[in-house]
Amino acid sequence: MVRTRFAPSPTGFLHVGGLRSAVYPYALAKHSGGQFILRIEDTDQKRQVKGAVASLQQTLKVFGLDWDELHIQSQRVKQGVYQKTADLLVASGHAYLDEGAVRIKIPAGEEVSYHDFVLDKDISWKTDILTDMVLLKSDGFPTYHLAVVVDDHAMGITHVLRGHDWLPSTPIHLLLYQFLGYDRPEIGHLTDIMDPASGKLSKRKGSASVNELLANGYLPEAILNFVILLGWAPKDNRELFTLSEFIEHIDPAGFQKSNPVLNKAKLDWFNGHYIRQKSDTELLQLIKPYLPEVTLPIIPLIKDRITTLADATSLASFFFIRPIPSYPTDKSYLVTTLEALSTVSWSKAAIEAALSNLCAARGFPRGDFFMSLRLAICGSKITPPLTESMLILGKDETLARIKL
RNA sequence: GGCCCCGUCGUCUAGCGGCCUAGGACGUCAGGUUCUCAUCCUGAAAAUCGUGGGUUCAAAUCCCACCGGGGUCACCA
Repeated sequence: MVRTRFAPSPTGFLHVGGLRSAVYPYALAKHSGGQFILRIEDTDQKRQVKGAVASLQQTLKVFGLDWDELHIQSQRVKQGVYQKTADLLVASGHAYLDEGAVRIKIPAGEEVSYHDFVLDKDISWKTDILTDMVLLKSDGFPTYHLAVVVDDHAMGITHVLRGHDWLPSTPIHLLLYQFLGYDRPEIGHLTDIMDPASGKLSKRKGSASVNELLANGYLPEAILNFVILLGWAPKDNRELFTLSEFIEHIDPAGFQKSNPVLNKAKLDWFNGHYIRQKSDTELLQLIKPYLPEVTLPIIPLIKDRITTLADATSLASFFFIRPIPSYPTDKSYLVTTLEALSTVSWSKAAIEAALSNLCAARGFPRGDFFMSLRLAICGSKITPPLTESMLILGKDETLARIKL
């Protein structure tokens, strides 16, 4: 039975890298019908951020990453699990009390190694390069090193999937498994996501905040698909994955070994794609937070034209702004248009026929003609299709806008 | 600096010794559809596979060195 975990420290909000650190183990566990555990690593009392745990849980749920078990390390501290293990280590001579803290006693002249299932490689260290790290702090809380080993063992974790930044401290954990006589889980380290601008890790970058992306009108399925492909790839180069499709297709052989750069343009493409997958009624509800007045007939007009939900605001606001900002337009077209339209019954076919006939009769260049009409009615050079927009606005409002 | 990881089009990647004159996707450019913009369709440019040595009849694929990038060296995770 595969059991994996996502073990964030509640020091901030979920970022793109964190989301990926959650989806991969989630999919790995669910691929074989196993369990996914959420473990809150809140052992540093100084770095607690209020509301971070609730935010994290809420965000995971948005993406459908439901956990089978929830464990909070600070609560386990009260149960004395870490203290007990530290005592055991001291008693067996593998750790010692140092000014109120407990440090691991690193053996000299040994070598530790493991096989990384992401890198697909044996990695080893000489113990001489290691130092006697603190395992239990003087405040009674464990450091990460003690806590992971104790908890992964206690919770029956079979596959540890974590960030690359943990690789250098793996030998400490290896030693602990050995001292405690625990079975070792499979261990794999994920690549770090790089920022295209700074070249540095995307961690703690505002632009990589998942909540911010969500607020800016990115769909969960788009963000998820984007993140899935940022460090993992299938053999057949398939691009589109829903969470359940990813669960079905995930294969550790597809994990990447080199650090990917976060490519926002690809995220935009995914988002546009998933927006177009939505039904008009679904999209209506999704757009409402950004444009409360929006109505169902408007949706098909903007669906192909937005890359984020927020784009609906700039594209469709003209429907509701009265009067619209005046734009310099060619009045000569508008006067005759007003006449031609005033007698027309308000249907798509009739409007189009009237406008076409007008252009033909007067010899108006169609491009110029429609653009000046567009400017008068929508107040922008970039708009949804004109005729459909006129239908939605209604005859009175349309003629009023042309008259101005 | 020590230790560790990594290195294929601008970006994400396929590739596991011959099928590679290196494939796909995003982006870019060109054309088509069209009242704008987009969507959609078609096509193009784009990696001497970081560099230099080997091994082999044959290397992007194996080995070595170098260079480059990243991570980590806390009573933070």
